[in-house]
Amino acid sequence: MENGERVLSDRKKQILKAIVDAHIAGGEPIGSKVLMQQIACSSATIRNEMAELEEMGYLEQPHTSAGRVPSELGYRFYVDSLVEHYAMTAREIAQINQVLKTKMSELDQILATASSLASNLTNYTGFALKPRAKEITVVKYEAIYIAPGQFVLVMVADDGSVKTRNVKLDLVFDSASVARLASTLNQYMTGRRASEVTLPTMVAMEEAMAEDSGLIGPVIKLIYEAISESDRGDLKVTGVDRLLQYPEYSDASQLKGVLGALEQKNDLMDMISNAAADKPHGIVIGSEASVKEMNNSTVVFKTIVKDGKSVGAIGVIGPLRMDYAKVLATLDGLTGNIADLLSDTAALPEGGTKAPKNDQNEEK
Amino acid sequence: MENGERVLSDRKKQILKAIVDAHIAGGEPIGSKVLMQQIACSSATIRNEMAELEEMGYLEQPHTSAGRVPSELGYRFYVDSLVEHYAMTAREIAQINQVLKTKMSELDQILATASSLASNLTNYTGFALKPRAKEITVVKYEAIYIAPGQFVLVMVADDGSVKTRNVKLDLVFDSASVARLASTLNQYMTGRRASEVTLPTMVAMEEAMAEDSGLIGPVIKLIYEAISESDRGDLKVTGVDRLLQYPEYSDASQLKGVLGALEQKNDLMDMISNAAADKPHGIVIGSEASVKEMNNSTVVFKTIVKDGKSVGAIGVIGPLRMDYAKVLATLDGLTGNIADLLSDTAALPEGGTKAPKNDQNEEK
DNA sequence: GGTTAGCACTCCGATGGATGGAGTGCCAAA
DNA sequence: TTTGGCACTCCATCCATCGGAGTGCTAACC
Repeated sequence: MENGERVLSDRKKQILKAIVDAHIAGGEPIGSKVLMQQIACSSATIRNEMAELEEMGYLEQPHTSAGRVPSELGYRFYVDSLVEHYAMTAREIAQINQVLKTKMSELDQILATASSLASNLTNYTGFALKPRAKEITVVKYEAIYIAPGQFVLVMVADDGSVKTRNVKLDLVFDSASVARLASTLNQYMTGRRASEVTLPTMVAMEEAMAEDSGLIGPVIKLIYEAISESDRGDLKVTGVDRLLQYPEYSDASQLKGVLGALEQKNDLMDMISNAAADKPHGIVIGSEASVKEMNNSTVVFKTIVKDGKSVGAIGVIGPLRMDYAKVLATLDGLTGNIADLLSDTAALPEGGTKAPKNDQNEEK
Repeated sequence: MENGERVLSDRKKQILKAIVDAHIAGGEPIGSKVLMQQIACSSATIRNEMAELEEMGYLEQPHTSAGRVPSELGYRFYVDSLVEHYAMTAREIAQINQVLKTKMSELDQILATASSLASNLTNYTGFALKPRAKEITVVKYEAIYIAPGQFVLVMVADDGSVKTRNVKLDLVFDSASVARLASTLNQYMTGRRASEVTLPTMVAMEEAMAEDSGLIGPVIKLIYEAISESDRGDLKVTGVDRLLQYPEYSDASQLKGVLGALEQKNDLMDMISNAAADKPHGIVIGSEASVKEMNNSTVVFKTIVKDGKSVGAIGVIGPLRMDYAKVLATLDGLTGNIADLLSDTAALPEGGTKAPKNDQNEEK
């Protein structure tokens, strides 16, 4: 072969693609004979080409006298250059629309549903991830009087999320005290980070509350907890049982590794946060993963972008021989739908009034 | 044998217990020889007893010339009559305290942690369940003005839980309109079930809102959604990978069944809701389960009671030969600790003020 | 009567060839 | 450069063997 080391001849590409496709479909090593149907030349020629592809690192042989299997490099080349666009069937599109469009208001819920859909449609294990949120800043406080000694504290954050705390105190106060508390908090605390609340501020607030100054201490503590508790992020996994249909995971230790990594959510979350940076899709093949338990699996995911910010990601986990075409198309379809859901364009079929657009209202 | 069919002689109990204990520990069928160390008689005698125990249904033989294995009935008798009290080690108790006592405010979070602890301490798969909540009744509404056309709607339910909705409308209204909305809602809507909100009520509210009557329609719809969305209940599962260490689950179809049942949360939730009724612990052994995928597993759980109401349950799932003694003790320890956490007795190490008791504040 | 020693029997699981087939590598011819 | 042919390799399957663990049963024993 007079090809440079990097460039593959068209026929080599064709053969590689055929091997990957066939192996994705069947899971068995691919011999030269079965390829004859798709490649217009004899098995001997194909064998020669396969030998070269192996030498270049795109193929592997489980043992002599077995067919060829794509290597990680082979899969990588496949997803980068060879994979075809998969058109979702009408049924699949309908399923996404039907399930996802049933008016879901909460991001958590949307993500859980999307994870489940991803798993159902692709037949791999699906996941949805909510990124760790940085410390929030409260822009508005409200206190709702419930009963003597009891009220609900509501905090509205700059990102639109709302946190509430049920407060019971052994102090005597009435609804007027609670209202005063709210206005005091709004006056002194809004827009501040926890570290910016100083002792003088505390004292000023206690003075403003006059005879109810006892409220301030406990409430500040509560606010501090609520703010710093923040959002740990979250990873929902759906359809782990689907892994079992692939012989790759019939080995218990293999499966245990992956399941363990899924439990140990942090590793996966880190991996995805890191990889998500630029590309439209994240595709992590085998040992490209930073987590060694994932070294025999592929993770494909796509971030959900709202207002230019990533608000989550959905993806699937499966064997190296994943149906990349279908998975990519499915994730595209899902994220597109979710983006629509999250954007403010949902129209309400109602008389004269315009549509209420309830944003994601995430709470902790 | 002149024993009645029902009553087991002391020696039979002793043998049955020894077999169950040994089988729980080792997983292999138990022969008559190994029992000689614990039972003061010859292997032949033990064989005779074992044959009778088998005839009575307490033991099974995988095949002739194998040792005996407890049947489901055997396990049932064991947990009902033979299991010994297991005393948790200081380390285990310390771990519960340390992990659980770190000031967790939210029920969801407590349950997730408890599930994880249950799994870690017992080495089986742990789960935590939050029961489905019936339709809630809103006792108080509040609307927080954010910006023109935007406000946060807060609903406080009779059970103390709080729901919030971020509302954006293409209507023009100011903070005064929002305040009026809140008071109108409080006047007409509090304490009503969704079905009790009639057309006359709607009309009255629109009249009360005067020029902002356009707000009512969308907001009512939102409230209706929030109420009926209610709480679907939730099941968190932790440590599925631990199942893989038991040879019972090395069979893929077996494992797949259980994993599938865990995904399909409803079945398990029903099973637990049904069983939870009276007993302090729920123990569902093998085919006692209503879900056939669980027919080769045991589910042990215990409900968490607060103020006389069940607010959740935690438990573990594992093979029939589960270490019942340890599991029961662990669940007791966990539920006890959680009950403490939930009760209002946490003292705050603070100057003059009394402790703020933040209840569970569950949101959806 | 219950208990025990002994013994023949059963059955599983591991071991260890044979066997056949799929697939390759290589060579020589086209 | 491609192709047909052929020897070779290696795995997967099957089958037979074999040892051991454990049993059931019987006869002796207390």
